[in-house]
Amino acid sequence: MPRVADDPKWTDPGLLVMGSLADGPKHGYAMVQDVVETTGVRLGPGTLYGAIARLEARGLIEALDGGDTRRRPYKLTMRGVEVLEQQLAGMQRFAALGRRRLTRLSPVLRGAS
Amino acid sequence: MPRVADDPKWTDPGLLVMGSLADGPKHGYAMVQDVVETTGVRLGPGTLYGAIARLEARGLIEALDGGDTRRRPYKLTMRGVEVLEQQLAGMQRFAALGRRRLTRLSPVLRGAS
DNA sequence: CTTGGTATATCGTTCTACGTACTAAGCCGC
DNA sequence: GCGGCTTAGTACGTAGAACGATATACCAAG
Repeated sequence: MPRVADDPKWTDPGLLVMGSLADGPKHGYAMVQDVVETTGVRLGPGTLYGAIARLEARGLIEALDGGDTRRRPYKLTMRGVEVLEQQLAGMQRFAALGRRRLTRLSPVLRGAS
Repeated sequence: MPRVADDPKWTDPGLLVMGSLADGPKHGYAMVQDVVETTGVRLGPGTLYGAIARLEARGLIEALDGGDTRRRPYKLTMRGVEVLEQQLAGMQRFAALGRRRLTRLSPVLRGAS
């Protein structure tokens, strides 16, 4: 487990999980599948359930008792929806601004080493 | 410094720094100002210079010798520009999808606790 | 010559991300 | 029922990152 320094990433596991739950309640495994389909990011079990536990502790998601013993479905709480909305809005503004800046920067790319 | 568990954030310091440099070369302090103006996020010195060191080590940004002893300006490298572009694109897709999902979810918000 | 803004840097604590390894239930064919 | 597959979640260890506190130095105003 080299835990090698990676390129900076926007893919906070908590946000990925919440983004997946924004589509409707899901259990852990289904989230992994959804996230990989929509973003290409594959969450390992440690990452996934760690994020789930933290989100639940923070009251952003909550467990649903599906009657099923194996599957533990979760859904967003009201607070979770609010927080997710805010984060996504901030993300979108930043990404849009950054991309505008990059296009303006490209001509000047005489000499980005 | 309680390092309290926070709501999940999209604000990776590395991306914020790179986003700031997408506007043109800047030294550390100027980045903090730019980031706070554009995103409202205030990077502390530890966070900032830690991120800068990592980005430089990864070859995503590089130092410019401005002749000035006090100010140490940085700019994006070619790789940095590429990486930033990719990240911003992914961010934007995810944010847009998430927000679409949330609007579809809202009617169903009978019963988000 | 002291106050305060600018500018950079380091340290230490605590959390978190994430991989590996493991357990166990449900489902299939035989 | 027994192997083997997929599905689902747990347990755990570690590298490293975020961040506040702290230190230092330069410069300008008063």
